[in-house]
Amino acid sequence: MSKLRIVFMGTGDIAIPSFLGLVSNGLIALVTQPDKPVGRKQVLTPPRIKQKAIEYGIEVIQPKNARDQEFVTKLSDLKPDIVVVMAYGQILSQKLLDIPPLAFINLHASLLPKYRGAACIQAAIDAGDSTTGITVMHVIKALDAGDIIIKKEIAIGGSETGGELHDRLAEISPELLLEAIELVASGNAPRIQQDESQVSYIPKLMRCDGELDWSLPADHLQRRICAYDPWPGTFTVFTETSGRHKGRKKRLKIFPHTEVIDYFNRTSKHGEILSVGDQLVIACGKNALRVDQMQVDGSRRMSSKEFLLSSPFSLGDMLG
RNA sequence: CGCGGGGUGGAGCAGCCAGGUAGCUCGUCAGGCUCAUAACCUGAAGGUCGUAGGUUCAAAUCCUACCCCCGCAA
Repeated sequence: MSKLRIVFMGTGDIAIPSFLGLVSNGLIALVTQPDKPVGRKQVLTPPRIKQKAIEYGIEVIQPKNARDQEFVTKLSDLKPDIVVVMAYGQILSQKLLDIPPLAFINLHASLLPKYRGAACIQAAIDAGDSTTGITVMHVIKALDAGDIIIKKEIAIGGSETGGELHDRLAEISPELLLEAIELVASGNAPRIQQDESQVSYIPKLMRCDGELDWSLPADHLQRRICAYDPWPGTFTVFTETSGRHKGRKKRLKIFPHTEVIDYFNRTSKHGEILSVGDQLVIACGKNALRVDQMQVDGSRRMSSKEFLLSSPFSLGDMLG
């Protein structure tokens, strides 16, 4: 490949393999979000991708706001031929998009135009899709709406979690990115307009989106539990019936490894506990769900066997 | 000083508020029953009750400080 000057903008871990793939292919700088306080202790922590950049001696730029004139000037001083964005986390301005003469491209973890937006990986699993993939496209001001250069499709595993799919998508990205850059550099890059009639938009997930709605069918809840692992995670609430804090609401996190159980009983309500013996089974909108891994507020993650040894639940208690 | 929960045999917990015998379920070990068993019966081992002080005739329990774990928030 010729001597292209490439600037990479990314923050999320999904961008790391792609970033590393460019290290020996013209990469001149990394733009990433400022260090943020993390965890209970609020320790100021840099994005992991920044640590990688430092390892490889790549210049790191961390503008508080990428639309500031200061950063616009900085980026144009770098004279990049191409700018690549992946999981950066800030909206870019037209001034920025106009800087690289060759292209300003973005990698997105879905098969566009399906699932524009932040939670695209979770959305694909949650919807029960059999495939998803990575799309490389041009960046325009409208979110994830630019013309497509190339896509790569992969199958979604039966019980694959959001985290696992995230990692696999991250791994296939570098190859696709290099291919796209080559196409752009040679002037042969396709420009496929997105079919607006197929567009769907997935808003950013919040922690509270992980609260399980037991009126959904069990198979959907099972997919959601997988999709939202490890972020934002799924949970349900219950009322403490014994012990020191009787009557207090507590949160029960639910982890993947669940089983849909055929069940129908017109008298049981959504969220009702159907079994607390060997396993925890909860009535859903359709069928029931057996949960094998859980964690209650203040305690560690447990198997259902451990959890049920001294379960706060009785048959017929309600969750949610 | 962001909010909250927790630390009790190997595991998960109750006991704390109204201080006075270390309790429950599971596991482990031994024996029994059984064609057999992860099942059942009987028995046993195993605990500085997070640490250090304080109050008290007496502290797992009340008070103070500290250590560690976790959920939320960011």
